[in-house]
Amino acid sequence: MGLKLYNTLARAKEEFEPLQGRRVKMFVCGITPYDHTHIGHARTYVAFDVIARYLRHRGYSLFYLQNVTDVDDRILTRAPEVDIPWDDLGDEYLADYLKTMEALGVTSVNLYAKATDYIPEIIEQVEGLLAGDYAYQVDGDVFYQISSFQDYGKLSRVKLEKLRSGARVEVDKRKRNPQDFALWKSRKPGEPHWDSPWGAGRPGWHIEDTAISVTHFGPQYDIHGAGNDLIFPHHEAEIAQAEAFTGRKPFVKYWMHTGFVVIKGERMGKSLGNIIPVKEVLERYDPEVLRFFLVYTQYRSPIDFTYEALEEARRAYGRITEALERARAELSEAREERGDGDEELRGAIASASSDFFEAMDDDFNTRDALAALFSLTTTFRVDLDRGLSAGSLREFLDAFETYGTILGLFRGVAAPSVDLIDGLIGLLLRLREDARRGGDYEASDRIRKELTKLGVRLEDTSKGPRWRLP
RNA sequence: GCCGGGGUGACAGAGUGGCUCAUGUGACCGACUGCAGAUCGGUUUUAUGGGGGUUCGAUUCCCUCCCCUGGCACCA
Repeated sequence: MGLKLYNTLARAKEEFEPLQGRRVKMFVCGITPYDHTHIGHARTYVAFDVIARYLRHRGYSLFYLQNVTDVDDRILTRAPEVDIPWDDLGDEYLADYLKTMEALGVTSVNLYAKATDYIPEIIEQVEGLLAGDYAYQVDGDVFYQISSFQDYGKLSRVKLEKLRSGARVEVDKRKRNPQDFALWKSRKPGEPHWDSPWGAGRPGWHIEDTAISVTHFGPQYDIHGAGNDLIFPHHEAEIAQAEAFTGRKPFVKYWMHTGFVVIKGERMGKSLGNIIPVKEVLERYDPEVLRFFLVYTQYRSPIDFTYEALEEARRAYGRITEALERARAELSEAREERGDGDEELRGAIASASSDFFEAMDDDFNTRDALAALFSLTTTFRVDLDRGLSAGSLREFLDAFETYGTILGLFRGVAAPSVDLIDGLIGLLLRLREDARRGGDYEASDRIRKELTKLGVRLEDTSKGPRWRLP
């Protein structure tokens, strides 16, 4: 059974065959750090995190590269507004992004590459494009001449003559064609700049991705991903740049795009003022619940974000984690001899795993994969009442360990947090104090004795009870 | 205008040319229960936007219409 993925270039699911054996190179367009990380970012990067984890689970040796657009119009516009140097602003929001990703369990990225660390490579590509007559210089600016690239539009399937130029952005009059895009922008007062053969300036938006990816991956690689808003013009521009610069095509074998997060059916956007920062969600919900909510929908489908939907996800997720907690609790007291539910549970684990991997193989269908896990937990609960041996409980938990590693979920179930232990023991101590004050020394001694049996040492001091673990 | 994505039960959301059933949430009934919660069983449920075609058979394939939604030059 092979792994299939939806390739935007083909507008169809294709069998996944890496260019080089089992080695896979994946590039995903990262963020422009100029504001808080929002749930749209979370969606896309959690989706690719699952994809990366699954590819690795499938035995591929994956290098996952993500860029960071740390010099860009939006940063340069924002910085003076908040009166912070542009590079500090970028650092601040990059840190915010990385922290958010950590909270969400996004651990699969091998390298975050900042655009400003690749200025020489960017200049080299612009020079190459000028030399090949794919670009032209006007004053200190360099533009890509799209009429020189025959394949322009092959990813997005746009026809140049059908475009409404300037629908949202003013067209620079110096361009030979309104669709031409900037490779290099000349220095403007107060803006950061680097020396180049065309004078001081900074890179255009699209060129950093090709400079970074060609530097690390060479002229061709396997997977390029991003939100579907970047298909046009960004990815179209990347293809034009890379294929013209290297002379090799296709630049990327599989293009993968995530669906958008929408709010009440509408796209999330600055202009609509309906952007939801991840920070805001995490004030109310566990990061793992947010991750589950995102994984609960297949990566290409749009997600309508509402707190009601998040609440539903929380309940649904609780159904699984509750079962896992129960299994873990039962395991500590379970016996090795066979239980009446063993056979059925083992069969259910096998068929759930088969369904799970089949769903994941089909373009990473996490929704369908999760359906198999929900069914498995229901069977588990029924079988638990019939009786389960320690062996089958372990098999059940091991299976979820595997699913959890792939989906980046069920992490909190593995070990109770320090905070929780702290709270629980604190609660027992307060109950014991109440008992002591009420003269019920039988109860208070029993609490101390039981805690001691669990390895919690308890000492009464003049400042109240103190406890420590062995 | 051009290029995309999508309409499935009360809601969210998979899959499938025929098969008992996606899955989850909600509501209701029953079981369990000191209370609460969790859980189990059942119901809501003859679910596939309208019309036409292909077919023995269409939710699935084709045509058409309607509706929602994204992109159209610096947005994950």
